[in-house]
Amino acid sequence: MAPGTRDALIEAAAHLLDQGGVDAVTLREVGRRVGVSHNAPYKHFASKEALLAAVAARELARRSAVLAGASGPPEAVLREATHAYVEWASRYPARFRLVFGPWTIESNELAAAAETTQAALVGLVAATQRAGALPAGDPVRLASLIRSLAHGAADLAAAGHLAAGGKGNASPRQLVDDLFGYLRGAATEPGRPG
Amino acid sequence: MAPGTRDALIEAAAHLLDQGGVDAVTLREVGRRVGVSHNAPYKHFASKEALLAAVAARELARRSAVLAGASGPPEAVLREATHAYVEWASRYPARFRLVFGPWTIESNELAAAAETTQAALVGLVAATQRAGALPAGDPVRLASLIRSLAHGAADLAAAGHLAAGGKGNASPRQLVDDLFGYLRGAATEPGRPG
DNA sequence: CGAGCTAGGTTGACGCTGTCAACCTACGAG
DNA sequence: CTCGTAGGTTGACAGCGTCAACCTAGCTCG
Repeated sequence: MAPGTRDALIEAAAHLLDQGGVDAVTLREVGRRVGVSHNAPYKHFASKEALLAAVAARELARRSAVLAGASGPPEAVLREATHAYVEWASRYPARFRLVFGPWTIESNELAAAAETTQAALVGLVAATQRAGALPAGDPVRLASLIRSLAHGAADLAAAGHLAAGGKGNASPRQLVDDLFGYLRGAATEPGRPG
Repeated sequence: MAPGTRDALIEAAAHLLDQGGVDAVTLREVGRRVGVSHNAPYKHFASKEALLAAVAARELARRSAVLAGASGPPEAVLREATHAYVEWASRYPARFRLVFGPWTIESNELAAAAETTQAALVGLVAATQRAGALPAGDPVRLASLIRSLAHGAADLAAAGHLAAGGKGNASPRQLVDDLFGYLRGAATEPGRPG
């Protein structure tokens, strides 16, 4: 397919986002980068927020595709996916923050991508439970637990609140592995929480 | 102490933040609310971001004070503090997001408040470990694990990515309790991760 | 073939914003 | 008495998101 102005706008916005954070994304600058006038973006997006939502949806869809393309034993795939999640957040913190940002419009595209990702994760958790590598219980709840930990560790690291240096080393990757360790331990135990 | 313009500015900024998110916080509007000119804030803060940093620091300091004022068995205090964390995020999502926002300036005030909170949490975790209610290991790392889960669950919930309704119920509070359940199970076990 | 609709682009304008510069005034210290 | 300073003012500037009006190529349809 031809490049298309719309895709070029999204691409330019993503680039600006990576370079200078969400505040650096300006409709006028995006237009300049693409080589169109300061109002051309309005022919493709209803507002600045709609352009940002398109960027977020593209990002989420890509990550969802990566997750869907993985194969192998579910426990390994799950762990890999979680590691990939925190690495993605570390490499592109602005995109990560954008995806979970405070949206005031509702983007069907974005919501659909989010649901797809969530469903894939829940399926993976359920398969891992069947393989005996995770404790029993509601897979949605367990998936939420894992995702919350990965998300929180990634976000705190991005905010500089995770003191990753020195003796008390606690990188997001290590925290993810710690959680999986505790969960694997609980999987071979009779007792389980609430 | 007299109200003071500076405190009034911080208060007005916090109010705007709660009402309309960080984008609603405008130096000019803050000035209007306080009844001063649009440039008066610059006599107290070097920039808009500095005012926001002051709001964030005040918020963090308050939360840290609450944590420091608690008393009782360490396990209960720790659990209460974690619950309070997610409830705070739920009640004041904009303040929560602000505190962990993408700062481009460094605020000593903010950094100090963050360190105080972190230190208090680590101490609480260590005491709970000594009480046998948490598995052994580096308390900094374990504190980071707990905090990451609480933070991630709160942030995902604020972003609407936690599908809290229906059967697959997974509120931040429940996820926190789930994690403590798994950790308590691991505390009475020989095997530990990492 | 010609008429007209539409997608996609343009320029120009509006009000609002953060920030800078200059000026003013009360007041405590020397 | 003088004067520096803290805290306030007005005015200006460029950049922003957005709206309105206009233009043009290309397609559809009578």
